[in-house]
Amino acid sequence: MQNSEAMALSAALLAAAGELTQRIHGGVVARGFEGLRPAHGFAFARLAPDGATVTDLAAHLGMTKQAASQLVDELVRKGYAERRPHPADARARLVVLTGSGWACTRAAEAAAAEAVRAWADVLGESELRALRDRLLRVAPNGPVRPAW
Amino acid sequence: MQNSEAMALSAALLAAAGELTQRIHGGVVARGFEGLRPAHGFAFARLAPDGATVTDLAAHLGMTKQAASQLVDELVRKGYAERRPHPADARARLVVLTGSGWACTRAAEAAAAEAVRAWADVLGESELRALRDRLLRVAPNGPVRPAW
DNA sequence: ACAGGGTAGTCAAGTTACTTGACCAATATC
DNA sequence: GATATTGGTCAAGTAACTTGACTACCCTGT
Repeated sequence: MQNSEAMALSAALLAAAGELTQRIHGGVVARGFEGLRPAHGFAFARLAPDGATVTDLAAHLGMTKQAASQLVDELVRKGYAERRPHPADARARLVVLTGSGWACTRAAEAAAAEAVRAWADVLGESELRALRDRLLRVAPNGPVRPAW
Repeated sequence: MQNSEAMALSAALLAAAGELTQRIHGGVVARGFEGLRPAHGFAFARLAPDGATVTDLAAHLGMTKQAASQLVDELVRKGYAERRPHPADARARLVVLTGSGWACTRAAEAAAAEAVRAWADVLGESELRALRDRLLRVAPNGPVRPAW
């Protein structure tokens, strides 16, 4: 693939990612969850299954644990998460989503589905699946974090 | 497309974009251009063809013109760009890349081509072109800017 | 031709999301 | 049981932005 083609691919990928991020964020706001930035979404994604420690979260988001702790402070203050004692380590604290946090997560999923549906209207279902499959092969286990 | 599939697509897209951004940035640093952040790359992309005004740049990057002006200050201080009088408007100033700025732009293109080649090894050339074409149809004219 | 409003850019100050550094408590290692 | 390591927080500093105020210049209409 030529240099210019690589740039076209890069630009399109970054543009699509930026648009998707904004649509998800906009959809979350439209559903009544305010005071959140896109970065919080990446934190929610890590907290969602079973909770996580601050250190886990910091590694996932690519920031210091102090910064992650401040972010958790903010989520706690706004009622989206809470700190619980860790069942197996008295030093650690397990950060878990509250009911409001789960509702926000579902809102983000709905917003993402909405954005993807707009793409389905352009590409069609089968092309969209092909796009997804190729992206999954290219970036299989990537930490989804704000990289720039 | 189901909700979970939409989330898988979103995660893969964001992971791929994050990885690409980091690889480009890493490649630029590896080629000896320091003191630059990924955001500067988006500025370079706008300045590259014929230069741009600070206001143009601000719109392209999705920030205030004051912030764009500060960013230009930084690029000027580091020797990547310079402010020239605008040929048609005495209020405006045309920000253009210096030789060093062009060299950095070429380094970024080379790094992007390198990252894309790694994907070509996984997908193959034809699949990669298909990926590029689908992304171009989904995000045709997007402003490539740091969105989160 | 010049008055009024809009636009390009900068200066100054404030905000915020991070950082580095120091520290304590609990845990693993030997 | 001494020692080093890990999880977390407190405190202070930094850097990339923001909002607000201002000047210089352009454009239109009468």
